[in-house]
Amino acid sequence: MFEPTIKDIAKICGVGVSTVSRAINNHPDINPETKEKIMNTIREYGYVPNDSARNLKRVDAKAIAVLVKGIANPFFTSMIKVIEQECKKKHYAMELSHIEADEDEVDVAQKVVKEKRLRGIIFLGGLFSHSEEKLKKLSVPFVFSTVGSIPENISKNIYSSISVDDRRESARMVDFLIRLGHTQIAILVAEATEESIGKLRLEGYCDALRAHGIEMNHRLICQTRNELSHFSMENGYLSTKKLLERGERFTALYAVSDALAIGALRALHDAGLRVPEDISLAGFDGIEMASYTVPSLTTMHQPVEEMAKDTTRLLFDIIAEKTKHQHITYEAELMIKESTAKRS
Amino acid sequence: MFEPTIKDIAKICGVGVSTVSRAINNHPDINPETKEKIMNTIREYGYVPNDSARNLKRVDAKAIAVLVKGIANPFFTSMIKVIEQECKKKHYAMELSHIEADEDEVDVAQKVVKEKRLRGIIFLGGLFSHSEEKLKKLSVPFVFSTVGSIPENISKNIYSSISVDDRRESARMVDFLIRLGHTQIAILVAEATEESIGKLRLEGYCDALRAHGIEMNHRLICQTRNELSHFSMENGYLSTKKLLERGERFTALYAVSDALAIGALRALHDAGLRVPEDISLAGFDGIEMASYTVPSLTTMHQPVEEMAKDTTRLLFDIIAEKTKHQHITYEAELMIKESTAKRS
DNA sequence: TTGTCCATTGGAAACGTTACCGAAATCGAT
DNA sequence: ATCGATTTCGGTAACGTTTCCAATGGACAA
Repeated sequence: MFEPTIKDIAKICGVGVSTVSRAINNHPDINPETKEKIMNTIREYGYVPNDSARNLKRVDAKAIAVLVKGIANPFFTSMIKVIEQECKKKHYAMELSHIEADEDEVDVAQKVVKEKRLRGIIFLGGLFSHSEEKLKKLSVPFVFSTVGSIPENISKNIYSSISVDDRRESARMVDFLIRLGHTQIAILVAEATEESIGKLRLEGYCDALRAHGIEMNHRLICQTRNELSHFSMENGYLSTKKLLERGERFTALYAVSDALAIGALRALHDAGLRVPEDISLAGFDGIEMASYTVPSLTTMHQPVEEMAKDTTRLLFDIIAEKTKHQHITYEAELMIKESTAKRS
Repeated sequence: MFEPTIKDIAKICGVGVSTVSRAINNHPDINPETKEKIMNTIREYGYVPNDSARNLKRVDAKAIAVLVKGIANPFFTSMIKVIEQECKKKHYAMELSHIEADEDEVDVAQKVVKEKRLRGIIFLGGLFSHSEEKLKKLSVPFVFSTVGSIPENISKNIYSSISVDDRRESARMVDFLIRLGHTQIAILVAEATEESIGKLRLEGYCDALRAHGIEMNHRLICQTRNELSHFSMENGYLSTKKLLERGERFTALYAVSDALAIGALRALHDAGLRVPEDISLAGFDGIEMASYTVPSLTTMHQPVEEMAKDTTRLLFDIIAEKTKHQHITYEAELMIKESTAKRS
């Protein structure tokens, strides 16, 4: 199979390679007729420019990377989909890469950036606890989207962040449960290490209890660690089962992610407990699935679409130096569904 | 920020670039000591080889593409995850790309292959109705995984395929429902155009009815088309609602994918119908979520893990010319759960 | 006519790597 | 000591593009 290169096209058209290049890249300094002729032969011979050669020559590739920690969470799947759409619009390539639980996200980022000459990075999920100097080594702009809190001692000028105020919104959810009359509220946190999202949401839980003068019962905090994926349905199922087997008493269960809540729902059902009659159940994230469970799930809905779009646009703007680093916080929406009820 | 190249490393070590290249690529013709020294400076200076330059020089990039049609289906998400793992093991890069509903998969494939110099392609989902000559233009090997049936007139020697026997397994599911005493079985098919998977599963449905001498009622075949994503929960929900509003009578509902079934479950619940007491519900795919619904979903479980692994390995083997094209069919497993019951 | 300017173009040097080819050095064996 | 074989290495030509820079030609003003 003959694969034409730019030289072949040039030869066929009887022009120089630079002219063909100009035609391909919409350069202004070219005669419309010549361009027309070149584009025709390109179509005819099915010529497609070699990406590697382009990226090699260009100072920077038209591409960004999305590094996800914990792809299992459907919330991220939604975000990625939107990010990809945005990238396509801007004719940017998107390099998607998972970060294993034991990998350091910044190390991975550094490697990817150098390998592929990317122009920017989006970190999705995971937590963050890196030194400023390490961050600075990342020679391209990056934005943290929906990651845990970032240590105060890192200058806000060297990175962007996008997320809801996890701690506050979490507190709102718990506050809602308390106002329904619940005082014994169990919480499902997959992992609450360091500055993870789970930790933030757990803190929100504590805030709300404290605000209402409810004494915290440590045995109602369920942190069963699942090595594989923190925010999985399976983890929610197993954790809840363990909680019930321990014989803890509670009238409401708050899972810090919808996936966990869905697993919890099943576990409660298996134990013969009715939701919401016996136990109220609440989640967090607002994934599509939450509307389809029976009973449907009360949850804190994060504006995924908006967040993903803003994440991408912000990164592009920073790359184009149209703006400096920003830190955007979104409002989550409390979606009251069937899984929660007044304490009977 | 200084970004060292292979030349810089060579200069620092006082060796030639080819020696550094040999060190990086584990070539045999190199003194272990030299290699050691080079690797140390590489680590010290944080050198990472430029991927574009590598791929440009190498005849073929160490990369394959995965082209998915209908990423919404969680079944594909699982497959992709496994495929990615397999690629990592073989040190292959994986280029993931969605195919929009209106795009031609082979055209996209052709473009991607040329652009990135890939060694192979995995087609995931979608349907297939292309001419043999067009397929032949694809200069790299490819395997169809879980796509609809492929026209008979295309030589089986130019492509590989991996899937369950959708028609047969679908018939098995319906047969199971019939044996439970159901005769009025509605079916939810998202799209049944051309040679799609939906069509195949619908044919299986017809086969089973015919085998049992049950007359088909066309009004029980629900093909509501959703422009966005065929196998979505929303589509299942809306279709079922429409079916109920039309006042059709049926005692069992068979959705050709679990996502559809989950939407259906919710719609049935909203209509005050109990599953399985009033209506038996069955799905297809065997996604994780099917185990967590209440009631849990009777479904045909496809061996995702195995299929994804085999898909990847098969492609690698074909690339390495260790084998010719193959066509593998898997057994699905009928998972009987709570959502189906004997007709009362 | 002559000179200037603009619009188009072609040539060639990079970009960073790998692969080939040949050279140097080391080593046994005769 | 000589010679071939083996190990280890360096130089250099690609890979396919983009981007400079210079060149060509025509149009236009002086």
